[in-house]
Amino acid sequence: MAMDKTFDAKTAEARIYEMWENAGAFKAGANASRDETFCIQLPPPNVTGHLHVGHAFNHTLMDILTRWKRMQGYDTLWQPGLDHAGIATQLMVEKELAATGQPKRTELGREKFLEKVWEWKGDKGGVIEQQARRLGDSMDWSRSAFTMSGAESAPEGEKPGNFHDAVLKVFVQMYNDGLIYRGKRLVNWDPHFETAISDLEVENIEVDGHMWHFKYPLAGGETYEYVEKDEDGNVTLRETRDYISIATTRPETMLGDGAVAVNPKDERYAPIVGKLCEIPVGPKAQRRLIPIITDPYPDMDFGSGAVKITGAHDFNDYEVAKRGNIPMYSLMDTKGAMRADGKPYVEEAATAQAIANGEQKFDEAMIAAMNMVPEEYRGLDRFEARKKVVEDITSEGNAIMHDVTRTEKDEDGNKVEVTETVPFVEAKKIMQPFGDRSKVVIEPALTDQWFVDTAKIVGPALDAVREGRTKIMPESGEKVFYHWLENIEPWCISRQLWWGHQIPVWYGHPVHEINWATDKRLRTEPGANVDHTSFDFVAFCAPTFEQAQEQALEYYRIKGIASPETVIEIEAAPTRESYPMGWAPDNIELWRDPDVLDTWFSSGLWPFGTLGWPEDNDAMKYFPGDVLITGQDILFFWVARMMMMSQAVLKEDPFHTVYLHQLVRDAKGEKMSKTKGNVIDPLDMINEYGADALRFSNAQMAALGGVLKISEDRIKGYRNFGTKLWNAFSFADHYEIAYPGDAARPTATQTLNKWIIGETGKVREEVDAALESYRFNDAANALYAFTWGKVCDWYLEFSKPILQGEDATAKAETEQTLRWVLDQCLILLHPIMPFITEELWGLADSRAKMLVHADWPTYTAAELVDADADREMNWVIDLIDNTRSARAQSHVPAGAKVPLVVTGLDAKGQSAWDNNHVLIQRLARIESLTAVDAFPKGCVTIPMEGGTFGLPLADLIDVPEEIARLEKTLQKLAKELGGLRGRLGNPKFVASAPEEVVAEAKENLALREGEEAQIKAAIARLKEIG
RNA sequence: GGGUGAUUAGCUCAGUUGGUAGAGCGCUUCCUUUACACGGAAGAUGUCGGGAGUUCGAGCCUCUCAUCACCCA
Repeated sequence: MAMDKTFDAKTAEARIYEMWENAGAFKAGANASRDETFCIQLPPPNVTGHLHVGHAFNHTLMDILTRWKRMQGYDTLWQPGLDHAGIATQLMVEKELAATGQPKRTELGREKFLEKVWEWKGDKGGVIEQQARRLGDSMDWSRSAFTMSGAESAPEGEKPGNFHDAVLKVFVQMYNDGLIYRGKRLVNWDPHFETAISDLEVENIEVDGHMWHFKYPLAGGETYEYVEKDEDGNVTLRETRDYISIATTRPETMLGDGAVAVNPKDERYAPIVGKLCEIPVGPKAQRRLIPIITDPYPDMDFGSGAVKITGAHDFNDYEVAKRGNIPMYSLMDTKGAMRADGKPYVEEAATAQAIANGEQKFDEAMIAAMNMVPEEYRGLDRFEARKKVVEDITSEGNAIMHDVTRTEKDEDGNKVEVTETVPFVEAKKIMQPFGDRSKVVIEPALTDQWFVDTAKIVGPALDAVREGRTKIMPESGEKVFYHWLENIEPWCISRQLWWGHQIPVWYGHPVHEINWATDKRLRTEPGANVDHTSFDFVAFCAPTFEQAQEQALEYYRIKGIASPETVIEIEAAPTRESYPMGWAPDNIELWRDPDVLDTWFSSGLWPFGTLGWPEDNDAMKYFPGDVLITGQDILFFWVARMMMMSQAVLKEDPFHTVYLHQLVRDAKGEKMSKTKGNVIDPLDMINEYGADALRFSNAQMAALGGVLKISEDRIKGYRNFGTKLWNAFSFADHYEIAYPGDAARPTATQTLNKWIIGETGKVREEVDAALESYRFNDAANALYAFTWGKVCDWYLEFSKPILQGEDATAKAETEQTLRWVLDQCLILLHPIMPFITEELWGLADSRAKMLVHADWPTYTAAELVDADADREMNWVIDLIDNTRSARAQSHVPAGAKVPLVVTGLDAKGQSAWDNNHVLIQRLARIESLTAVDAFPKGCVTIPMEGGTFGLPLADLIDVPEEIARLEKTLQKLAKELGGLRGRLGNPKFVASAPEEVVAEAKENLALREGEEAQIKAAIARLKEIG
């Protein structure tokens, strides 16, 4: 049966994939013939995700390695799975609810909403797993993991799994080890999602902003001499001021100022340090006075050199406020609007003033409860509040003014200059933090959150890289890794979301005093500001309520006298006032922390959570895994955290190699974005050119550390490569070469067969060496050059005369060799191009195994290369190349057969000719060879080692053109000769260069000199007739 | 401001301990010759960003400048 003209990727790929999957070809341990394991953990895509070019790229690399190792007989596992992706998924489901007119999340309530999310996951989640199959990914789908599997909210019938157990176990263990704590800290707050997010989820983007300059009047109308000096100490400005000038980009936060700070070295403000100044906003009667303090933070050269300190709304100010024990007033609610809760401003301001005056003690909780927003601003959005604050300050005359002159036309059309005094507002580029999901401006907010004390667990991860236990590729990644880990900040792991692992902590009222005799009901301290996020409650951390209950009974010291029934779980209250006060032994109420964990906390456990841990599980043999392949953008998000968590929990590194790649860009190197419209969908590429072409293109561009630019032209080129391979089989078909399959390597006697077998040995070594060092591009290029450049261009051409010839022995040997070589191409190409190779493999009469499980060869170049055959075939190729080149440049018609003459042919040359003249004559279109003493007139010269060949073209050649051709060659040669002679003439080179380099140069020189002589002689002859 | 990387053929990029530059695409010419026009044959194009240094020898190592990209403030 004749083969189709080309490989029909569209229908074949689906069929082949199904065949593999049905055969269980990708199952953990499939085809294993040795004990060593090889395991890759897929970076879990979001459950909401779709396959994009970045996935396609790194999946290709992972699949290449997995298929390669599987063929080598390793016990392989490529572990797939999905990430529940807290914010992204919650957002998507909320959008869906809105789009379909269903009740909102908050209307549904937590339980119902989570049902919806699971429902959505069941319907639409995991699309990407189907898409990954299109790429040919050989993951063990039967083991697909999900980071929320086993969660309390999971519905019946949801795939089994215990990731939730792993998460809770780790949380509890780390809590008990003191690695996780709760605290009030300034965190990045996302006003859209109303949750805290980690530093890494914040994108700082430069935007156009403004810098306002305001006067903070000194208390009691005090004045001072304000003096400015230039670099040489000359006075440039001297004036009496009754204010201090403050520059700010965020006027709305002035309401929460706790102090004004100046640099201790700043002489300009030395006279007023320690005095009080007035925040120039809010009701005139309750203007707050705040102290002027010193701190190293203010930069004397920036703005006025004085900085307002708003500890609850700026990260730098927060540090200053902590150092100076300055109160930090929170001004905004969870949506980023000015707070509307708390006491009337008059009362709050009075308390604040008492604090500023040092008359009133304060603590965190007290400050947190105070609302320093005057009534007129309460409830305003933060940006509206900014506008109003600026207007109010300006109208009161506390804005710094300056003169601006502009040109206008008067009534008569004459140009006149108009000078106006206007508020001094600088237009300025400012770095503004945005949520990477919500795209809204992030607000630093003082809230109670859970943190991982990263400083305590970072050590082993750093050591792993420092000591080489974990290798980061490319190496530059290591520097970045050190830099970040050495300066690591606490990791905020609580999120005010619903979709995620709920924090396994229950709170109860603390025992402040016990008086069993008089009061059965013990109360919390009167007036304490408490909420479920406060230290004023006592926390019980346990994986289940039952275990928390045990702890509670212990804590309240009533074990034995009260039964578990008296300790009950209630819902966490929305506000602190809603909690019942105190507790009684017969009614102890516990409520669970409503927050969930950062998604990355669970994905940090991916290397072992997927393998069934903490259950004792056979799959744990795949831990630690081998190599992690992922985008460099999640080095910190994920890679570093997996390393820290694996060490913290299991005291082992999760993998020995981290392969980082860059973002995949379009052909021009630009980021792909929907708005730019330059998004390449890998599925489109697969539909158009087949998965193999896309995969080959991916492998080919995977140079370590390289920029990844995906180009459709390239993919097309590799589709063509697939067709070329296809046609090599079609060639065998055409010559009716038997294809029994799985035949042993023939023992070759024919030079060309010996040669191609040797070349196969070389390429196998190249491919293995490349893959072992993750140089996928080298592996791909070596195979491309071998298959196309060696096998198709030369070997198949060389084989034609034998296949058509009469020598039955030679023919049989060549047929077997050809089949063997083509099979080797299939095996070696399979990890990169699995589909077309499996299809071609199936053309054989019989196969012991599918190609996906074929044995990877181990032969070496040393074993297979026959040096004589190698030399001879290369000589033949050279002669053909040179002859073709001479013909083309002499305009000999491509089809014409011409005679060839030779002079000075030595024994080696003679034998090479004799052995291969049929090939040479066929491929170079030579009629005959005649040995001559001297070339006839008008002969084109082809210099070769072991003899000078010539094409006697007589009148056909254009003498001046031929002379020009030869002189050009001579010029090139002269350049090379110059270099060689220069080097060899330099005594220092001969003395200091390695011997083999010198020997090589000498040999090269002799060769080139011979060529030069031949060409010079040829030019001389031509000149005779010219 | 700090860090990392890049700068090589018209384009996109390789180039592994320093030994005298390659691939794919594109381009030019020729060829529909019995595997393949998703093909074959031939060909052109580079002071390897600028400058300096180390070395017998530098695309590669060192310094410096320029431009660009990304990450972190």
